[in-house]
Amino acid sequence: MATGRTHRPATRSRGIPEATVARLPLYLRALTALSERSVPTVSSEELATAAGVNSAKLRKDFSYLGSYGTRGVGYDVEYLVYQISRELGLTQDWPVVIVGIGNLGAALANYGGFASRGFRVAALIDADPAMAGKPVAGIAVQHTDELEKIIDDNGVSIGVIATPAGAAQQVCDRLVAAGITSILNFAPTVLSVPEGVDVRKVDLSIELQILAFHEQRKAGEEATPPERETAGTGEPGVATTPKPSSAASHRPAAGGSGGTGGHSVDGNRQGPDGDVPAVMPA
Amino acid sequence: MATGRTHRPATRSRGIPEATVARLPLYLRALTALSERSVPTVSSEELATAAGVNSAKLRKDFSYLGSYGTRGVGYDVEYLVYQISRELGLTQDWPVVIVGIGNLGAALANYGGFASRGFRVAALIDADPAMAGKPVAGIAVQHTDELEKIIDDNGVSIGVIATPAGAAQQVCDRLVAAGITSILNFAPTVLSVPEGVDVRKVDLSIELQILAFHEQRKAGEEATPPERETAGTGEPGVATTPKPSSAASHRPAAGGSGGTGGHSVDGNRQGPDGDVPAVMPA
DNA sequence: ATGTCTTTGTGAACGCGTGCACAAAGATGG
DNA sequence: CCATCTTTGTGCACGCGTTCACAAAGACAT
Repeated sequence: MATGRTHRPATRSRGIPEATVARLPLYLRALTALSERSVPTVSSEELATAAGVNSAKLRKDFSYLGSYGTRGVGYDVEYLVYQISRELGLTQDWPVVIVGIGNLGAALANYGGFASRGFRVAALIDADPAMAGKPVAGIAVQHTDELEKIIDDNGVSIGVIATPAGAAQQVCDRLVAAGITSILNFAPTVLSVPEGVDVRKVDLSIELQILAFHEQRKAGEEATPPERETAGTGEPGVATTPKPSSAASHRPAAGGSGGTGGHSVDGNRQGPDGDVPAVMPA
Repeated sequence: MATGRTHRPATRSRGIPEATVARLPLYLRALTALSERSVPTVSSEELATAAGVNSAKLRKDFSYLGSYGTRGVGYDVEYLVYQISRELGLTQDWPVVIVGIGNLGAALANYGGFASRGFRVAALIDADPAMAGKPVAGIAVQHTDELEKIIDDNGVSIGVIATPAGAAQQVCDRLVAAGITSILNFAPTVLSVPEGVDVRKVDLSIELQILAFHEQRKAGEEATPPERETAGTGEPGVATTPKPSSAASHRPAAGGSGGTGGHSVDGNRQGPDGDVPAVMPA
């Protein structure tokens, strides 16, 4: 899940579906592990298990790349590693720049997973003049002023944004203007980019929120008869929470919002609407 | 994209589609921004733009939550903020533990986006005895030995794994055994967990690889007649890369394969396999 | 060579997610 | 009270992705 952007025909021209592309790195990792153990071949079943997917899906994915397997035997590990690497464009070296050398940026700079996959940190860039020259992960941080020059000199086409949300769009614009066509965004903002530029985003807080949603659901299900009738609009107990009567106050009583705070939070399940008060205008 | 795990009926029981759940945090963020600017209402169109999605999609998403809008007017910002927060389970406080306080773990601990969304870092855990007691982001790191006790004492149900790949599964098992039911995994490994435990993964290197794929495609398209006939198996220049002749060497002839090597390698496109050496064992 | 056994590659069905387009709801003005 | 205008909520169709299930391909033994 990335590129919150509109939508894109993506891989339309060449056959490979986006979903498959997203899994190739997974297969590659599993294959690399096998390769290191000198395992000559793997069946789709084994590899699928290692990659955490369904074997049928894996075979279909590979079928988009071509017929690289041998019936009755499986896939040649080394060969497949190469084919996937080539498909992903990992047989060449990709210089990347990381902009925003805070905690996260520094962590990324130190992350070993990049180098091992053909990605080379060409430069670290930060807006803070005090950071300039300071070495992080063995590389001297450079000032934002140099951004365009750095990108141009190194032929960088992939940029990583690890700045605060407020600076992200601005940095993004400069990166794009400088020739970057792929961006990995860690800032919690929606970036708008021109046609032809790919953006993938990684948002830690969003991931946690999604987990929280499921966590809440799990907790709720224990307390409620498992398969509750799928009531039309509302959910089991919530029923008709009165919507703000339009024109009225655009300001639900935030005061008591401490919310579920004190009390047991009824078993767990979000009270049928017992805790609406927290927000609903009284 | 997360939970590489098999697959899950997910939200089946209660109506909300997984894809919608994944977008709720996005809407919430946009709404929070509006709220801070004291904007009373928004139309689906405006909000959709702010969140970087299609307005029809947004309306449909909201329709799963109930009818919270007013025709002719739009949505009440504050009210919607509350409804989505409640739906995501953010009206309650979620204590989380971060295991593996290396560069990334420390960055996560310092990340402000958590606290602002109802997530509280309950503890930082690391296997290195030398780390124990050291304060990171204002919290003293505790040793792995305490893991079970920490989780139990604080009623933690969400765990973040930021350890090296090798330790991830082991840590995961302990977390699960201790009662954790949601895991956010930053380690580049497929975690296997029992039924009922949710895992979402964030893999930096995978994201970059996906970008590299598209980047390569873009570069290739410039050099090739845009809409190349979708030739069956291979792609434009690659044609029939000889597969390992089964029983034979499980080791594609890397040497001679330089094959197409010499010639132009069409512009930018990854040479048909001209640069095999990079990956293939010589 | 022939038969058996394993595993791939894929046709086809299904289900989810997306986007269109429009009717219904409600606000607003006269 | 009625007309008009805005914006929601959703039925419907379409396309992508997943899964099943099986025929074909090839290895291997006899």
